[in-house]
Amino acid sequence: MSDASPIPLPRAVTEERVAELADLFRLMGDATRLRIILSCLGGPASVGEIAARSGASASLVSHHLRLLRAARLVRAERRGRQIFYSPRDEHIRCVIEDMVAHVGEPREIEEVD
Amino acid sequence: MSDASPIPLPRAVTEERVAELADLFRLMGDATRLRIILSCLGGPASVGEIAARSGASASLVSHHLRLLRAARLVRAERRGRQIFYSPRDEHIRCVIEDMVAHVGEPREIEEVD
DNA sequence: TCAACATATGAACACCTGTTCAAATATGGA
DNA sequence: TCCATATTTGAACAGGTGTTCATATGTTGA
Repeated sequence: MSDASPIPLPRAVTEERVAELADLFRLMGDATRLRIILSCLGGPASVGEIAARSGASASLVSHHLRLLRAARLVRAERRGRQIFYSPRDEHIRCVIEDMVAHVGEPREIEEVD
Repeated sequence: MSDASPIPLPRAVTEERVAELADLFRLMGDATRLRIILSCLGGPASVGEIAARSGASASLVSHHLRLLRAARLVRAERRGRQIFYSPRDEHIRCVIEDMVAHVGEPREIEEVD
């Protein structure tokens, strides 16, 4: 509306990366998918194991793993007739740890209104 | 591989916290909301400033800010007739930085299939 | 080859959510 | 008071999405 500032966003995050970042956050923003990620965060886990740990059906887990793999959040590795999934890199763990730290922050009193 | 790496995180994430974490990630998983967060990441910004920086209407920004405030991702502070929003704590910045680092990871070759 | 297991796929459904528009509320100054 | 600015709110629509079920694909061992 009023004054338009020339430099919109923090320089590290370009506008084209915003969509990419949002996609990744959105994928982690579903409880089932987050459980799936957590289920293989400690090391490679098969679809069956992930399904058992997360409490979701193998079919649903497979659907979600496809999205997670396409977004490069997890990697797949075949061993025999099972396929083991694991986090793509260590940053996913950091992201989760930071968010855990956030929810652990002491709750302040609302100031406005 | 099956290297026995210790399990650092999953134990800390209880089932009841999964839903809470997913809610936060889901809020950051929308491009408009992520731009809003980025717009006030550098310090308190009014709704009008955020709208100008993010390119969204004041109405839409207000709608999203309500969600972000309810989820304790941002805080609100009134100054005169404007209301300034800023990130609730520093962890949000860390989460974003980690995710930026993730997308910056070199892309490996797909192994399976 | 066959059977048994493991995972993937497609369609269909119900549900949710982001956006717009119009109107309302609130604050500060003349 | 009245007016202009700033932010909020509600309703309504369009589009997206998670889930289930049934089926298909692929792998191992006999």
